[in-house]
Amino acid sequence: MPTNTKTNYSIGAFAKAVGLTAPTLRYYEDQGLIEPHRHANGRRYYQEDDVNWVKFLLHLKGTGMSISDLKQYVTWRAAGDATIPQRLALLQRVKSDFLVQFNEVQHHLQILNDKINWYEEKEAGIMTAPEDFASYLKRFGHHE
Amino acid sequence: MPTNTKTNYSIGAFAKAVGLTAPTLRYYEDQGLIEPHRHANGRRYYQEDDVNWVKFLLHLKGTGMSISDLKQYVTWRAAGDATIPQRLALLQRVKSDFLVQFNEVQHHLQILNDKINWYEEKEAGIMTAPEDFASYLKRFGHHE
DNA sequence: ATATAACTTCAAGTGCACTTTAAGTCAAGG
DNA sequence: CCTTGACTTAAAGTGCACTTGAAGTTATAT
Repeated sequence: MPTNTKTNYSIGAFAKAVGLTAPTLRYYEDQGLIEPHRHANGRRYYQEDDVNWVKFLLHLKGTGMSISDLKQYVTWRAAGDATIPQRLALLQRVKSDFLVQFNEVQHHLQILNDKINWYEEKEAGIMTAPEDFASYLKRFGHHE
Repeated sequence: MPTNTKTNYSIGAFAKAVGLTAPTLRYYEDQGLIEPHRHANGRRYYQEDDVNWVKFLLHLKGTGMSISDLKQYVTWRAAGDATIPQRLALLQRVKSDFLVQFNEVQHHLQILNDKINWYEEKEAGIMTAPEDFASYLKRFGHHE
């Protein structure tokens, strides 16, 4: 006999479990992203499934999806398997946008790294005839 | 004799050159990030150096630096070489924060990719006995 | 000469994603 | 029993990074 312990999280306990605050959870609920159960007295409760769902939402959010993107996704999800093509297309668009940003951000990091190295060499007195950052970049073929 | 063409950009031309709008440039100036020259009549003008400077600022911004971080950097820069240690420390902190975010975001992408693949397999009817996403993730050792 | 496009300042408005406040209800521990 | 903490709603406030508007001046093209 498996222990049938259905965990019923209060909003506060759930907030800790997913790393959000209770107000944020209420806000997400207002936005239609979560639909917790309610006790007879009106208090929300959440279950294990909801933990997974919110964590998944946070992954999507972390790839750049806005609340309204997420809401659209949730709406389609609630409509059933017929909307899988739409959901797939949405996620593919998100991925494509993400990859553009990802490349840009890697370039930004390269420049930041170059600048840090430039300062470190300057500090260490490695630069004999102090070279300006622009020509330092060019030496590595790093542009702009 | 080299053609001594000092380019004097108006704010509009400069905006195009750096990919910002004129109001944004005025905003950055208010924040102390740029200090354009002025014609006798009060109109701003920018030069080639300013293009490089703004592009560099945008790289730093793109690594997650806020306007106020940038302002601090600019203030130290204006104070001369004595502040190189502070600037270096700031950029190292920025890099460190960036790398944390970068790892997180890569994990988010992995989950997004997995979800897309899961939908694609479901769509294509590759999933014989439809597998839920949670166990699909586990098959790849991708957690949460 | 005159229209219109680009510039000037300063203040107010926008969008996003929360966060905080106010006023009240409810549950659990001593 | 009663205090304390957690919960409820609805509305207002916050922070960031711009963006827009208003009112006026100046430069350029016809």
